[in-house]
Amino acid sequence: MSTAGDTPHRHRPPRVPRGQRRRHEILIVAERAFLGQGFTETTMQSIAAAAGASKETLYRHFKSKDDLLIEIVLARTAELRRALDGDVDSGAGMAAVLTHLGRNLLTAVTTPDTVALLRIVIAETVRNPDLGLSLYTAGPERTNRLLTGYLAAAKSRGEFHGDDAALAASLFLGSVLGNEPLVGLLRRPKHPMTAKAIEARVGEAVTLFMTRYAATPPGAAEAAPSRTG
Amino acid sequence: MSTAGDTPHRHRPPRVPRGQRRRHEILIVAERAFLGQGFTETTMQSIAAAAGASKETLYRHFKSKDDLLIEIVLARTAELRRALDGDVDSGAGMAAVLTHLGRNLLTAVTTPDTVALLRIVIAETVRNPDLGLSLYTAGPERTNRLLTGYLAAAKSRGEFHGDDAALAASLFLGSVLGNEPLVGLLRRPKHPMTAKAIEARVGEAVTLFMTRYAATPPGAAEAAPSRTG
DNA sequence: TTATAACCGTACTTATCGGTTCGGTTAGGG
DNA sequence: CCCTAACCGAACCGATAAGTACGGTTATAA
Repeated sequence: MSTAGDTPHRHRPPRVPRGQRRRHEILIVAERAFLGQGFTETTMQSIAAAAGASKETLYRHFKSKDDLLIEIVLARTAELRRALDGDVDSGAGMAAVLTHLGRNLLTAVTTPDTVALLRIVIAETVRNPDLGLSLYTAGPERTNRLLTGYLAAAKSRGEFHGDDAALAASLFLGSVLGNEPLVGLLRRPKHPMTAKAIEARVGEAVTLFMTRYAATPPGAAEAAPSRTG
Repeated sequence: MSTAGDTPHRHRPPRVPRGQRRRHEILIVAERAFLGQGFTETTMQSIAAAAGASKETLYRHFKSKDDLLIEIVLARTAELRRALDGDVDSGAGMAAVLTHLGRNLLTAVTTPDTVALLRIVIAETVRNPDLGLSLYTAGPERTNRLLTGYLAAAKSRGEFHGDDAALAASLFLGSVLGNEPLVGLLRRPKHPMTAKAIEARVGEAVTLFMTRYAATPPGAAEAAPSRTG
């Protein structure tokens, strides 16, 4: 009889490779499962099945289910960090930089995968505060810091007029995103924003920002700051 | 002799009332538990204990744990709806209305209870999409609609200059809130924003908005809309 | 006073799932 | 060719918690 190649018990899924590669494959499968159905809703058993593996193999590579999640989140945050860094140092004018940054940000925030990951992290932050913290510092906080730094530099170049670069940055980022993050978090799949809608929103947010904070065109009065409460 | 008030078996917690009142008490206790420790982390047993009740009583009043949560969320959203309605029709000037609305909103969003509820709903939205939807329509969407309506009216009064009231409203609300919602969701307790910080942020957001969208002071050029991409 | 319904405490049922163990199998390096 | 480590499948363990059942108790209304 055939020693290998046949179906020892039933039909066997195509043989999978060994070694360290297995680990990465599991990571991929698990991420897809978590993002697609949620963390709690995904069992280790189902991950094993989807990866054509056994639970023992899962636990050989990862200490626990939480550990598996942590690695996925960390990988994504690292990726996020990398993506954000490139956005600000393009040497273009302020409006262009803001537009570019805003577009990327809004696109990212309306991507289903991003939203799904965010939802999971928010939910698991109760049990594991580090998760939320790492995603926060790699995402929103980092973005704020980046833009704040850019604005401070722009100020010294005379491109930006404003007392508080950090506040201005936060205002801009908020105006770009609006409650789009919450939309994804609170409503099921839904069509993500169209590219056109994104463009419109970012454009208006940039205009809003520039109207107040860019160098005032010669001849116009300085932006009126006081509104008597 | 005292017919009641003694301790039949051991010491008994102060006798609790009967009837429909019990239901409301359970609701209160459960809400505190859910908000304080999270939904999954709270057992029906612990709610019963905290309410001085038995599980049977819980299940007499509520079909299931999910049912209990739903009622709590619905009660809160109703409350939210009520609170928001009063904010816009004060008849004051646009800057004042925006300031008032912004302050209330930012305060609400940085309140621990609000954040805790939001976190729960986001987490449970996977299993129960209606929860998220109801909170979304009662909260962010409603706020947007309200402000949009106000701006449209303001436009007809000549107080607001802008093509897209809905977009302007969303931009303002976004700039007021920034990523403050995410801060609460992703980082543990943390001190909520101080009243002073809230005031500063709202003030600047209002100024930003007014600079672009309010009637331009006589003599100044019309706000420059075009930035050649 | 008595019937009834809400109630308490406790124990039980049932189900899920993370994590472990084990016996047999397969791949790949020496 | 064979030894070893990674692997599979399946059974198992332990914990947790939702929901139910039950027997005894107390308030309240008739």
